[in-house]
Amino acid sequence: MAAAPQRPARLAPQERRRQLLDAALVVVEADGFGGVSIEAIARGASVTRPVVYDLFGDLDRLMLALIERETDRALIALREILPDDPTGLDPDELLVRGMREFLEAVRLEPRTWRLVLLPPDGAPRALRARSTENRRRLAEEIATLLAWGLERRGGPSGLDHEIMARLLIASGEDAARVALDHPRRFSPARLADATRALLRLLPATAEAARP
Amino acid sequence: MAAAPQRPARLAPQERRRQLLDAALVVVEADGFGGVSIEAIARGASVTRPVVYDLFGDLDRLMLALIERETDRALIALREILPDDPTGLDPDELLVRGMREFLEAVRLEPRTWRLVLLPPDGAPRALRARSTENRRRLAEEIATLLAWGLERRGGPSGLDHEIMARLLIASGEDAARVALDHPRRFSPARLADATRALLRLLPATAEAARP
DNA sequence: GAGCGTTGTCACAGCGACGTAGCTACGTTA
DNA sequence: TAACGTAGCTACGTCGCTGTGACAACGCTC
Repeated sequence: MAAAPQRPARLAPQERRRQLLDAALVVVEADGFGGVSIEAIARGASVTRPVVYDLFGDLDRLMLALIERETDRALIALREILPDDPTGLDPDELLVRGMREFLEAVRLEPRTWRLVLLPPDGAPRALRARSTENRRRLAEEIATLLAWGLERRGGPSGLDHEIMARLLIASGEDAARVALDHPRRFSPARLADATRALLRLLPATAEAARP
Repeated sequence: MAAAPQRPARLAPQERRRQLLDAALVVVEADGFGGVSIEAIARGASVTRPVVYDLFGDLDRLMLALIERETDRALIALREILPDDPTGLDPDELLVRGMREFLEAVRLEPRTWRLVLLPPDGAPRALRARSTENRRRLAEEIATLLAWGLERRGGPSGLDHEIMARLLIASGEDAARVALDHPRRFSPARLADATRALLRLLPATAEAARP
């Protein structure tokens, strides 16, 4: 007997949108931005292309919606980790805990973070702007926290704050990538421990630095 | 009067290959791996597609040749910077000088390094393997040097060497990217100075670390 | 259970890139 | 200057993806 035409369940537009964005995310993860097409997304959701056109208009708007959703998810997760007001906290412990919680968040939503961490290379040009802007804002926040932490640790350190903030972010992103690629070998705990060991090496106050 | 058909100069195959790889490199820089096509490369070299097919067979082999050429260039530049035998050198000075020379090399051949530093996202799958392998080998070398440097600086440090090597590489790559994107604001000298300032913070020997 | 809005499909026209077969024109050599 | 080897081109068929307009099925309401 011939298989039934297998019509997909009728979904409310909101539901279908969600499902299509999920499908797009899977495509991006599998084939990068270059592999994304209306065709591929529709296939992934077991639906025909006109459905996608009805709900998103075109690929650009769909991808924009996807980036929007995923970067929002990521930023929300980060907001929960970064303290609004660090006053009274220990800067070293804050960094160690932040690193661990960040990597745990990454492990919880690997697809979201893989997309966010993808270098904006192949990404549609419109997306690069958004991605770059998000990073810039995040960098500012980190820079502020870093300045507070260094101050808290003991006076002027002679460090280039702008560069140190970048270094911190680059290290965090690299940690996230390695944690995504080799979750067993690089657990959040191990990476947090490494962070702690590094901080232990630093003198408690900048006055202790070599002349 | 109608413009002449503008036939391109007849080039020896070796020359034409070189020119086509240059054109491909430009395309990658402009549009990422996703923008690369036989069509685009041929256009960039003011030549028709069959020429490309004759010389490279297909896009994969062309891209493989390109990556080969560029990673070779990059690795050669790195070889000249990393010391074969660091015995007798000052580890801190070695790192600072290495950073500066590395960034100067990057500035000298921006296209090569931009390609090498592009995350392997959009890249053809075959290329990822090569890129990953190169990084692994480089990471091993850096790890060796790092172990030597830490030893030289004073006994066991409690650091996770594998992770510290990654951190060093991630920082170097980020420095290169920022130097490529904002050459005026982030000169090799500034980034080298930042490295030196950071090293100054570290106690001369691990014994000086806080308990 | 007839009517109707909504969800989804089919089918078609068009585009851009791929590969290839057959031809043209240039340069070298005799 | 005639012949030949080679660099390069034109032209064609194919493939996969894009949008869109006409049509079918579902399920809710009365």
